[in-house]
Amino acid sequence: MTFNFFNIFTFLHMAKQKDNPAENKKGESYLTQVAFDSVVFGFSGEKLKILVMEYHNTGLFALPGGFVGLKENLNDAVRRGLKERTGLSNIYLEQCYVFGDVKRHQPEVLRKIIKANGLAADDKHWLLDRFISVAYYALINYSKVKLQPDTLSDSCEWYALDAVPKLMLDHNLIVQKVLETLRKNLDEKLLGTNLLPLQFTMKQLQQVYEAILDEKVHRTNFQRRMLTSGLLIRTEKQFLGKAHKAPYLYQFVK
Amino acid sequence: MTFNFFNIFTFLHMAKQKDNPAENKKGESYLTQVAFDSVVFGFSGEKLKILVMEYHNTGLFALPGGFVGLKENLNDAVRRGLKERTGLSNIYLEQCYVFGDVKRHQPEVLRKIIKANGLAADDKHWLLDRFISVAYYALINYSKVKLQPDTLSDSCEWYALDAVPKLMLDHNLIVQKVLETLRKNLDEKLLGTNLLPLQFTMKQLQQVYEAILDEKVHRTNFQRRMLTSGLLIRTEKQFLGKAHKAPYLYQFVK
DNA sequence: ATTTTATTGTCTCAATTTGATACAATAATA
DNA sequence: TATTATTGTATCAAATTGAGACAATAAAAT
Repeated sequence: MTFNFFNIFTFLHMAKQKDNPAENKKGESYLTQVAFDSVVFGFSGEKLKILVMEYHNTGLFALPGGFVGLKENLNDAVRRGLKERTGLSNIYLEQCYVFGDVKRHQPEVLRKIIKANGLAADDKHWLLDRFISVAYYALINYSKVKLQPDTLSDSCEWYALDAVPKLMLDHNLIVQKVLETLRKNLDEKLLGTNLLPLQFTMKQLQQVYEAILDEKVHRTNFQRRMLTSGLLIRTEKQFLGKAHKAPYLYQFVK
Repeated sequence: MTFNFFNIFTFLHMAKQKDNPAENKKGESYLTQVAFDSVVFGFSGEKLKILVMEYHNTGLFALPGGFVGLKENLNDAVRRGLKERTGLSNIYLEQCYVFGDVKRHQPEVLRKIIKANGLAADDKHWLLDRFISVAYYALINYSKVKLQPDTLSDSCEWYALDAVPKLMLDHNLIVQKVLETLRKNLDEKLLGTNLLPLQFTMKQLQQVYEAILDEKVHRTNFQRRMLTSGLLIRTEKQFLGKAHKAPYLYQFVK
């Protein structure tokens, strides 16, 4: 079983039942009471999708998340987790919000996971403690992602935004908050950069915007806005194959 | 000595040297490795000011911050801290960013504070552990603040933004990050609401904007923008006393 | 009592941006 | 060769923004 940071089960197996536990094979430890969850966006089939984990034998779905090494930067921990799930480095990553309410502490949910994995759900287990979770969002190139094959205890799959299942704890709330933040940042951060391949048509870019905003945008005015922004350059290559005028391919200026 | 959440010394006196310490007089405990720091803005004398703490006998300055009770929402903990420092409830408060780098862990700084307070700086002390800190900013009505009188160990004072001293750890960085966020949110959040008294002149509002943005804005265009926003109503009262046409007083719509 | 001073509120007008539509160009298909 | 679906560009009115002109006026200066 490879060590996978997003996998609570891995932690369960490794963790010693101590006050400050969670030692891995190298004897490293992790911050207690601090976790992170990430909403990983990809764009495919004209739809915006996110990565959702499923804990086998529990019916529980969750956002991919993890814990922070004692000698590890918070942001680095999130990148490490994303790397292990998607195989990608250099991911566009943004902090969004810290979820720190008491009511998000639901030890019975974690206990369910622990039991489903055949482990003793000791009441003192550190995973049953209250956690504060830092929510992140990532924008990645869907086509470059190589999802890790299922482990015994969990798997990770893409879900269209309008088909995300009920997630455990407050994870659906996290998705909502992340979406709001993403929409708010849509213009200032040159998004699309990270959700599309290097070269793309104007229509594809428009579809990304429409998927994120969840509303139609005016085609020619959108085109004008993108072209005058100076963020795009037009390549001479054209995308052929359809029964109409061939669109140019564009790419973002580095 | 009253119990003051912003005061690390209070913690020092109360804390027991255990793994999960920080019990207060009521026997409550606090989350370990999670802290918060707040940048509290007020507006006075045409300048934007923030609250800065000074630890006596150390030469150390810091942002007011604190810790989160085990049964307390993160946001509530910050409000509690602000209430104790300023006497105000119903404060405009926003999360900004989580500072989670390893290099912000500088136990020697905390050790200096502990020693200056005449306590044993036990290497195992929980305050010497690494903390992740959630940065908040608050906008308050300067004139309504009643700063708590100095305690033996610390005090809290207003500093103009261009005169903030060197702060301990990464607190100057936190101020920078908060300022960026504040500027970015200036338009969508109807700021000024919280930094000015109930009624104010257009000039005062303009000065708030100029102080936050750190640049001049065009007077008549600013006036037009504010008036057409629908966020302001003009009261009939006029502000007299200066040798020129008396300005109207305005207030925000509830 | 009158003039001066500093600032306020309103107006104007050009420049820019935005919204909506028209239309020519064209790769593949019929 | 004509048709179809879509792309890129142009156009024009409407709305917004930037810069300045100017009359109004409370208090101070004369």
